[in-house]
Amino acid sequence: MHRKKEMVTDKGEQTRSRIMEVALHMFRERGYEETTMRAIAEQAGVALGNTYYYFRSKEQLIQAFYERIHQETFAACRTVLDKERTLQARLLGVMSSMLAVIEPHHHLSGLLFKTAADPHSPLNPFSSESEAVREQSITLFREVVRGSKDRVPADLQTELPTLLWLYHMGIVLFWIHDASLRHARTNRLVDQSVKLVAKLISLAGLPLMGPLRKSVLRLLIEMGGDAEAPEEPRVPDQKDAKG
Amino acid sequence: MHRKKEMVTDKGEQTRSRIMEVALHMFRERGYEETTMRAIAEQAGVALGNTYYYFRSKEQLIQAFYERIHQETFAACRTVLDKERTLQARLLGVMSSMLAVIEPHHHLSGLLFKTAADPHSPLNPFSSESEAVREQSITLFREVVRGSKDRVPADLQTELPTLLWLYHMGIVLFWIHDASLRHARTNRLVDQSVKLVAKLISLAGLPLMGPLRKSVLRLLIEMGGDAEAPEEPRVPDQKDAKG
DNA sequence: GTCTATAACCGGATAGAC
DNA sequence: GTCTATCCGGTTATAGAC
Repeated sequence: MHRKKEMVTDKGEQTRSRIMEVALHMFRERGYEETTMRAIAEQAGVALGNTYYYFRSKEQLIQAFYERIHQETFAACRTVLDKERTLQARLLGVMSSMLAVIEPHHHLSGLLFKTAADPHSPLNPFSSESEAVREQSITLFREVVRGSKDRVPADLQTELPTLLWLYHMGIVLFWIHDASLRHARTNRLVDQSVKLVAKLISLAGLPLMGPLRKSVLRLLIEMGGDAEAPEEPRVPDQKDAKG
Repeated sequence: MHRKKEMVTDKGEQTRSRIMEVALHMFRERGYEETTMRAIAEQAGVALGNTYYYFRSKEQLIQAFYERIHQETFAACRTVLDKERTLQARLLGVMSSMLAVIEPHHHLSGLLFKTAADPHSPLNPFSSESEAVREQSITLFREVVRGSKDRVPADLQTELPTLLWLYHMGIVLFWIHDASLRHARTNRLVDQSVKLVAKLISLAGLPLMGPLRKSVLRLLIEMGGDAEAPEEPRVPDQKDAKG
């Protein structure tokens, strides 16, 4: 097996990771806008054009950061999920772990979020490009539910992970805008809202709640089902004709 | 009273609005990124630098667009609120009106949202800069509640407008990512979720729901209270020393 | 084919003359 | 209040070295 496609590696891979490290470091130190591609290149000891050989754009360097964060979060959650057995504790653990991981990156996360908010960005959490990552995250919440000894109505059980994922997105949104010292507000919010969520879930099992629960779930399923199937016919692209 | 501060006007004001009209028009026709400041200037018959005399940045031209949309929405809602008397109908009317107003501006709205997501943007709906607009919006929802003949628990009544405002933000978020034909999905979502919200509100009055409702409200109040008070001491700015 | 370097280009933003 | 001339930084084109 003489690798062909993968001949990239070695020196190339080293250069690549060097650029990324430098970029991440400089982003943290001086902020994103203040860090120029030229500075990154210089600091990494390569020519400007070269950084573009490895990273299609400055934005993509953030994406690399995002993936790193994502992995770290998973690792941190692992510990919690191996230990806790109640839904509330598991959820709290996952949320706290995540917040702990992103804590040192508040500024950069704001940026990330901004890019992610663009419907056309590959980082957008609802886009098809990020489906893999999204699935992974939802699976994490699936495990939160599955591994707990709490009782959850069967129909809710299927959709609950998605709901928790949405909940977690809301918390991140709050965190990004949280200017309080060490994001104390967010931590309080998590502590209290997790309790609330747990309470809500247990209430959902009451017989009285059946119809309401069913409406919510029906709506969720209908909307979530193929949210990304572009029913809108693609308009022929003007630009293609020009090139 | 010989106006001094306001001597801006006349020719200036004309130029200003000409630039804005041209910009909005071009944004709609060719998209934001594809419209250059140079093109706007040319089309408006002024020099590039001059557009910057009136608008501090390209982004600020979007802000102008935002304000226009905002006003249109209010006007559209007025009609509905004068007519409908049930909470559900009023809420549905407001949501539908808003969607109708923004419907032709899907592309631009995505952009707007992206900028708005930036915690540092003045457009950010949670920022102090946009407090006025936010208050205005919440007041709209306050009127939705107040003008209805439905019964709402007193404690909930105070916070409900804020909750509805958050709900409406969620809908907008969904709409921005909705690629379905004429955003049919979003319309369905609104139809159904409005019913759900109405049901939820009436359920909130049940005696059983008292404690739960109280927890939710307590949390909401605590978090909403002074969300923007920056408890974090401002770090001395390195850049200042350099200049 | 993998990688590096140099010189542009392009468009947002600013300075400063008039 | 309007212009011209520049800056600045992300991005691309291109030429060639390994």
